[in-house]
Amino acid sequence: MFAEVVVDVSTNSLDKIFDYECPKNIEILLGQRVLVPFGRQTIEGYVLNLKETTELQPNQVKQIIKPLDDFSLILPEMFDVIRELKQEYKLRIIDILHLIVPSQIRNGKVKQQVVKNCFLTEYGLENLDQIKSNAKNQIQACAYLRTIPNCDFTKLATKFGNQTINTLISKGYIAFNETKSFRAPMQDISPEIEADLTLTDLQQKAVDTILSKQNLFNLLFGVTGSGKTEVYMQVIREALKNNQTAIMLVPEISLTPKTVKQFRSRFGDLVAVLHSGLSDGEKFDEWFRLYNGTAKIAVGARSAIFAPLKNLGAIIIDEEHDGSYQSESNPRYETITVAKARAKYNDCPLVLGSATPTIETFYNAQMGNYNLITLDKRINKMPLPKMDIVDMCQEFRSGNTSIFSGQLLNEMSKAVNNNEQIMLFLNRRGFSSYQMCRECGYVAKCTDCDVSLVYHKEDNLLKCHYCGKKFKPLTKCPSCGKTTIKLGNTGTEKIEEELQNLFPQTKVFRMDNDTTTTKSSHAKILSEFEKTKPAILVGTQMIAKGHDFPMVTLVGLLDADLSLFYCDFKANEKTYQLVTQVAGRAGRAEKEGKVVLQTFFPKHYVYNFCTNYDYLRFYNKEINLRQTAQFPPFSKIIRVLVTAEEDDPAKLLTHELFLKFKDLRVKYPNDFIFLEAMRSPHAKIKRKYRYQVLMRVSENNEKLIEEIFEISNVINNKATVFVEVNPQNLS
DNA sequence: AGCACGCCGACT
DNA sequence: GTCGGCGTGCTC
Repeated sequence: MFAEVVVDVSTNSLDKIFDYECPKNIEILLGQRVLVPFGRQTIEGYVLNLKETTELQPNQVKQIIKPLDDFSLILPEMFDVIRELKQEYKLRIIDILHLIVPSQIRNGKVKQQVVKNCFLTEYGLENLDQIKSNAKNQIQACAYLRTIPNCDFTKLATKFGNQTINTLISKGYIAFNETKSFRAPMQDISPEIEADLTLTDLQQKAVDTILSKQNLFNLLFGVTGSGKTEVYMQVIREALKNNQTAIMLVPEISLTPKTVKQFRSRFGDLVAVLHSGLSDGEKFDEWFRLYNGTAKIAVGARSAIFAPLKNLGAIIIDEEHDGSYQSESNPRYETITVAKARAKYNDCPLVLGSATPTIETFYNAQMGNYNLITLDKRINKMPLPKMDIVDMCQEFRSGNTSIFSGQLLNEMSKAVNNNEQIMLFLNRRGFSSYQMCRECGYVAKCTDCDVSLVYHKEDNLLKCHYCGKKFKPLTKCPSCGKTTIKLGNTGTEKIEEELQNLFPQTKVFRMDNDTTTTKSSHAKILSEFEKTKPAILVGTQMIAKGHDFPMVTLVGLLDADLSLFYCDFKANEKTYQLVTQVAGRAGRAEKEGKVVLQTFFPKHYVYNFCTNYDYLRFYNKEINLRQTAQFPPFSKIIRVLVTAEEDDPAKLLTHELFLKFKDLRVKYPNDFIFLEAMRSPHAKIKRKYRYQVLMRVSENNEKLIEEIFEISNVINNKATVFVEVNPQNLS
């Protein structure tokens, strides 16, 4: 018997399959982790296939040393997933396996526990009366074992004493056999189980459509508060009834104790939660509960799509448009690709839910690739909060240079006086406050990265948000020598300060990357805020998602535009999603909510559509633009990034690659929409110089993409090349 | 990735 | 004469 093995070394040159002979005496399983001799070293590998013969000469084949676990780590359906991810993102097989196999197993952090299962021997049974009458513990232990024939050693030892049991073993009364097992997963007190809610007609229809599987892929398009979650739960309920399992994905940021509790109070211990906050042991326990079938529902963020569940009956991706479903660091992949592969393998429905689907998803629905299910009624029949657009240019002209418009201030005082809660939102770039010279326009930049430094008042330092390097604030301009240094944009920190001055009686909370260094501080701020009235919460993106604060009646978007002029074709889409999401925070209870949206471009169509909650018209406008300009989903964007310690080698290699791509354009004249080489927008990050070639190519020419990857696979000891299809950002 | 082989410069 | 620099090539 021979095994096809991938070795656990993450390099391009080793991304291939090696044949090994299986040892004669031990059975090797498909998908098992094995120890193999490799060159002059011994390393780990994974069995991807088993076969009777090999094409290699006998003297070229080495033998597997031993299996490293006594079970397979790769479920059969994962081989489909591996194929799909390799095809779609050209990932190395070993990198994909690292997604599938929990790191706790790979690093040996969680070991299998040896359980000694004790029982009375025949000798013991016959000679029980031989035990000395003063050895009470020994007698009791034997009596105990007679009633319960098999018992774990540690349990016996705690009951009757370590010594007692060991003596009985050495005397031959008791024997044990060893089995490997995993630590018993933490069994918290089961939550109180709540009954399923009664569905509205619309919800019921949604559930029925999903379960009918007329199309495996479904887009559940529903406004905030339309009861999508209940639809998910009842689809999962149906899967459980058929003795199937389910995966429920939520965005990283909304994977809060509250979400978890919601699922556990419906499905109890059948729910396993997978997220980064768990300890190694806990993470492994949850993984294994899913693996062995004790738990049947995996709730988690992106990585939970790899949950080791067999016989899937439903895969649900909530808030499908959320950026966290696309991994930003290596290996880069999109959750949906994995989800589709698993749904196909199991013939189970995949549900994508959102109030603001990505343009691509909605396009797929329009094209009939996904089933479109619309929930356009809110369960509580409350109107969506009213959004007011404030023209900040107007404010500026009339002499208000503060970040708060007159209208927002007015609404804020009203809310405070009514003892209500307010959320103020400033997105990422607005959070930056940089130091610049009034005289010559010099802006302080990081020496390692080509980005502006951000001023932090708390520790009076300039910090780089890319590499974390810290600098002393400027006192005079290094460029012109003048002392006309001022602070640029207003950040959350400064807003907090101003609010405190404006509303000295009101408690102000701030939430951003600086105040939430630990997981608990995050939750702490939120729970404090929840309890306080009146109160104002200022924050970045992270307050926009997931959290429901019924007492929030006013939401302010201090500078809605900041994501609009991001040099990215998805800017409009992202702005629309963000505004809708933020608005959804207002007025979740009986009181009607209000949203004040401050912008310098009040006439921009994005604001026009989102203040009316008119996704369809926004989509129509946007998809037309995309089609005209040949952007995704009508094309694929490919980015070839070249980085190097020095500027010249990167520049040179980029140019070299660019020329080759130009030749390729001659070969495929109809498939190139765009091709350009340039310095990366962030020309230097972490001491590395960055150049890139950007391409837009027609959507369905696999061969061309193949060739682009081929060309980019150069070995150069001065510079490294990295290719990405449909990158998330171009910085 | 490792690790060895291999071919050139400055040292006990 | 050798010790050691890192370029190149291979790993079932």
